[in-house]
Amino acid sequence: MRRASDDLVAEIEVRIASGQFENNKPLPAERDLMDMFGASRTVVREAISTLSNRGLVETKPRFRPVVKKPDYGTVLTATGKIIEHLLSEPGGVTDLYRSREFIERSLARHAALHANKDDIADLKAALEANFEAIDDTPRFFQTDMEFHGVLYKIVRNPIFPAIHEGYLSWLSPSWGKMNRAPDHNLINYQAHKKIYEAILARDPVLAENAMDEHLAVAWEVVKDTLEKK
Amino acid sequence: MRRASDDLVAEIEVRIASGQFENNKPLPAERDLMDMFGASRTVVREAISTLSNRGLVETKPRFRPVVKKPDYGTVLTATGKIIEHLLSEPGGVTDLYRSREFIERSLARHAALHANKDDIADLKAALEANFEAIDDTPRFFQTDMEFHGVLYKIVRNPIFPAIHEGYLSWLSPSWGKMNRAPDHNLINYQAHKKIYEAILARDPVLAENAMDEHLAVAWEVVKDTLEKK
DNA sequence: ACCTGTATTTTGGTCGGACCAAAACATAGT
DNA sequence: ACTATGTTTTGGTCCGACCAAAATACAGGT
Repeated sequence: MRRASDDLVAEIEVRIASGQFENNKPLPAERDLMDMFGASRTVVREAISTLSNRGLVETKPRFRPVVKKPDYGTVLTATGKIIEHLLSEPGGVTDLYRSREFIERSLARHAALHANKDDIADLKAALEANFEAIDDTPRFFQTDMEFHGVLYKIVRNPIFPAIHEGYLSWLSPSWGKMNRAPDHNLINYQAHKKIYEAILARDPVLAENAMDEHLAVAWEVVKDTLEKK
Repeated sequence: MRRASDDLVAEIEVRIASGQFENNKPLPAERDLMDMFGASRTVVREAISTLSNRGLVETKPRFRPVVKKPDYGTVLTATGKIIEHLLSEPGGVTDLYRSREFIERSLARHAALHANKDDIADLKAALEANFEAIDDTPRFFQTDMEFHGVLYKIVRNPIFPAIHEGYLSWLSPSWGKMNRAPDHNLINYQAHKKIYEAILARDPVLAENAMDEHLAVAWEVVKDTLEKK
């Protein structure tokens, strides 16, 4: 059996996909949707709630729901709450971090094999920005993320930057509060440099190992902060 | 401002986490929840709807919602609908398939480097089951998936089998209807064998390349079916 | 005409009650 | 003990109402 609201959800979805309900514009008022589809307000509201949780509309309480055509980022925000639960379980953060190690190790290898001139230039720029920020921990953190972000970009697949965003939003919340002294920054910078140089030298194994070591060291620093809670 | 239902969601979440609402058992009836939290039925239903979309309870129309402590599989079902939208966009399926290639290439490499005796035995068993099923296309399909599944298992991280499930549920729907003749099966089996042997020989590069070629060939066969629509 | 503060209307959030049909439960009959 | 039947519980839907905040219209001053 199917719920009336499910039908409504489907109908609104096609209108969003077809552009009849324009992207980034507010959805019609609930009472208008009632007329439009001949449904009760209960059903309309339930449908909007579902669409909101699906990420197709963005609802702020008391404001008109805004249509949002989904992208890979939408997936993250939609899963955020579930992931939070998983991370609070024992070993959850560790599993997530290990998966990140796996991915980024492979990314480093991939970059060493396939990065083009522009990629290398981006990487170099990110590395230099990273160096400039060694004495400015917040900014170092920023450039640190961006350096890794370049690697996610090199595969030229929009899924990967989204994954990067995911790791950041799920793993980094606690990092902000940590003491990341300049000497820690220096260590991380040197690790980045090693990775960059391995990629520049087109040495996939070296790049992979450099990344692996970098993340292992970083894990030792953050694991207590992260796995506590 | 916050909605009343959001508070209720939070309260129910803690009761699920604390086990007061037991896993795999039905949630209290809506009218009981009303009493329990002093909320109106509207709010209760809205909260249940949200929990359902979060994956913390499973609702079948007309049945009591069942409490489901989230696991990595939950994330998939929760994102399923959004992913569907993304896949219907031009290039969506291609991006997803390419990401799978990236992951499985790395998995093959990882297996060659780190598989233990048991892993090899599992892989061998999966390969043999695959061989047995060459003349039975549906069963071949099954054993095909399982062979790849072993690779996802070898990293010993619960996130990866979940990713595998995701790829299957998002990419395989159309495959079922395709004509996968026994000679196609044979080709795939031989590719699997090559991968297995590379892993057995502890040759990461060979394993990676074998996987890469396997998936590239498979893509040529399925891309038209998948990207159409 | 343009900006600004105020009155009016619209709209989302919440409530309570009601009805139906299906599910869950209880009961009687074999 | 098991099945068939009757009763109660419960989820899905609809309606009407009220409130407060947002959106809009309006009036007044510059």
